[in-house]
Amino acid sequence: MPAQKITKPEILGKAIQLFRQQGYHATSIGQLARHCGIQKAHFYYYFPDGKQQILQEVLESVRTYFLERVYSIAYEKDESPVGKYERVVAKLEKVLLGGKGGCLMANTILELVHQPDFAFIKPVWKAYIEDGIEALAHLYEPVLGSEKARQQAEYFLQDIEGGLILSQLYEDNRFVRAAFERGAQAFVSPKS
Amino acid sequence: MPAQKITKPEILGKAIQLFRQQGYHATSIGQLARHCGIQKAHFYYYFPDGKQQILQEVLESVRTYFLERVYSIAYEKDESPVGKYERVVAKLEKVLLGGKGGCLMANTILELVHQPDFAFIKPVWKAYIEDGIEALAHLYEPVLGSEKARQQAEYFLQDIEGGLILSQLYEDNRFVRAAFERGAQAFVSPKS
DNA sequence: GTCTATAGCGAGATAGAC
DNA sequence: GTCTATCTCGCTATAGAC
Repeated sequence: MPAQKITKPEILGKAIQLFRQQGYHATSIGQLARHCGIQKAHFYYYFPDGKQQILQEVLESVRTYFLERVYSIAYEKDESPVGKYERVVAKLEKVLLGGKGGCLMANTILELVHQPDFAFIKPVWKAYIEDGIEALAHLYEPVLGSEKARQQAEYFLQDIEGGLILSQLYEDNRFVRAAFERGAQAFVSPKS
Repeated sequence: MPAQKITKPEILGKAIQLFRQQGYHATSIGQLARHCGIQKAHFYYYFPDGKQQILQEVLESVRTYFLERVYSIAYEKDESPVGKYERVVAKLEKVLLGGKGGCLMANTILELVHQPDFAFIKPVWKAYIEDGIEALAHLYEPVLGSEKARQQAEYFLQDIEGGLILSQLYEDNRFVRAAFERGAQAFVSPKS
């Protein structure tokens, strides 16, 4: 009933945009509030524990998004692994290369992973990576067997995250696309 | 003759440590000064243009270090490409996996590349990447030919940078080591 | 639920004595 | 070349009126 000006999911969406482009420390609560059209102080109504709580909820919502909207594709029935791979990759391309900022998870890992104040975020980062590895390994498993499939899945994510660094620096998506291509090759020419 | 308390190279060394672990925005000039044993205000004697100048000089010194101490190995005479590859990789392992913080260049790219105030840093980042690609391509060239060699070199750097993200998150160097291994494989089993 | 006002702190940066 | 003192600003966060 209460006619809220803006909902929490909407706030989280704006926060994702800003954190993804600018990083955590360079994004102030004031700037966040301006983009949401609310007062700075009103942020503490939605997030009583302050800025760190915003980050945590943002990252959790990103993890959930990938799980439900991207990696879930890998577990659908009645389609070949290769077909599902192509659809997962198409979705990844849209999400990671759309807009500026690449992968919020990777960005925040490199920015914050060695700062003790943010150790409580580690489980979220790890869960996000693990979700991706499991989904890709599930696709590779019929072709490579479970052990090789997991290795290939780890390598796939690593390749994409590295590609995002270069693609953002050079403003050229070919590095990430090359990783997608290498991921597809693993279906047709499994190594030894 | 003037007995300086600390030299500029020493300051840059301390700054590399802190920026590498904590990132740019999370590292304050006060903290930097404390680690150097000098007064905060005295930083403006060495770096009149402030914090951004510190970052610029730090990154330039890192680029020079890699060029002179790491990638120069690739151009030495009288050794096989594979032998030189192994020595380059050994050096990379020491530099990138020693201490905390991974690759300062990659960290700062993801933290700052979309912030207009830091656009002037882009040439330094690109030069650093280009140095690495050229050196590796030089090693792969005899085996792969110049076009494939450059592709493989780009992929090598991308793989390592991605591996650094995962290795730092999981505190497990195997992701980076796997990239080194894949880089070596390219000498023995060139793709098609 | 929404706003204003402001506390309290630490940041980057400057001036000037010695 | 080194240091102290200080300015100014923007940040996170809180209190409390409406």
